[in-house]
Amino acid sequence: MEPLTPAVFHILLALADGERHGYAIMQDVAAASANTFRMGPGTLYGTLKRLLAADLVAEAGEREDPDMNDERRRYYSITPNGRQAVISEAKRLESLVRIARKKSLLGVPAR
Amino acid sequence: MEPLTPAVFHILLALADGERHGYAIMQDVAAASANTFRMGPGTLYGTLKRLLAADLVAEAGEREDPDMNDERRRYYSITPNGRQAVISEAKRLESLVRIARKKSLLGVPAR
DNA sequence: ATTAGTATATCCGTAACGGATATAAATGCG
DNA sequence: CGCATTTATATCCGTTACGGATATACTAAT
Repeated sequence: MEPLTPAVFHILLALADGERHGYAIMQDVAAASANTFRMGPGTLYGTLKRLLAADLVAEAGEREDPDMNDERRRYYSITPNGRQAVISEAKRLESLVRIARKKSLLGVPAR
Repeated sequence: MEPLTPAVFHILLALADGERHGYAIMQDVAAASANTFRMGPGTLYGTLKRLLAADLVAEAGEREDPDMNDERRRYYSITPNGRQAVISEAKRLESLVRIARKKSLLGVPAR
C-alpha cells in the first residue's frame, strides 16, 4: 500500500492525535506545512472517501459537546490500520531524510 | 511544483551525488529503500522524460571510461534546478518527520 | 440584512503511476 | 561455442489520484 500520497499522509497525520472534521483537517494541513501544501476540497473529500473505504479512517460518533455542535460537521478518526500506516510511512520518510543528509543536501539536524 | 512525487524524489536523490544511467537509478532506488519502493521501467523512463523536460535532470555526455562503455547506456545528471528541488523537498519531509515525532509516532531519533 | 467564513460534496479534465510488453546487447556458464 | 540470464532502454495503456471549479447551505459578525 505504501508509499502514501502526500494528501493521504497529511490527513492521517492530522488525525493522529485526535478526531477532526473535514474542514479542520484542511486548516491543520495548511498550518502544519506552513502553507507549502494546499489541499483543496476536491482532494480532501475524495481522499477521505477512499480512506474510509480502505479502513484507515472511520467516521466518529457525534460530538457530545452541546455548544460546539455544528450540524454540518462530520468527524473522522484514525483506525488502527491507519495509525500503523502513518507510522510506517513516517519511518520511510525518516530514512529518506537520513539518506538526503548523508548526501549533504540538508544542514545540521534540527529538532 | 512541490511536493515531489516519490518517484521524482527518489530519482533526484539517486542523482544527487553523481550521474547515473537509468538502470543504475532503478537499482539505487531499490537499495536505498530496502526494496520498500519498487520502481518499474514504466515509471522510471516516463518520469525521467518529464524530468528532462522540466530541466531538473539533464542528459550527461558519454562516459570517457573506455572499459565500462556500454553503448546502450544513457547517463543522466541533476541540474541546478533539480538540486534545488530535492533540497527543498528534503526539508519538507524533514519537517513532516518532526511533526510525526511530536505526535509520538516515531521513536528516538536515529542517525 | 448582507457579507464573509465555515462546511461538505461532486464533477471532470489532467497528470502520474506502473504492469505488461518489446527489443536487443552484454554477460555468465557448462 | 551455444544458451539463458541479466542488463538496458523504451512505449503502450488502463487505472488511480489529484485538484480546480462549482454548488449548496448553514453560521457568525457588523
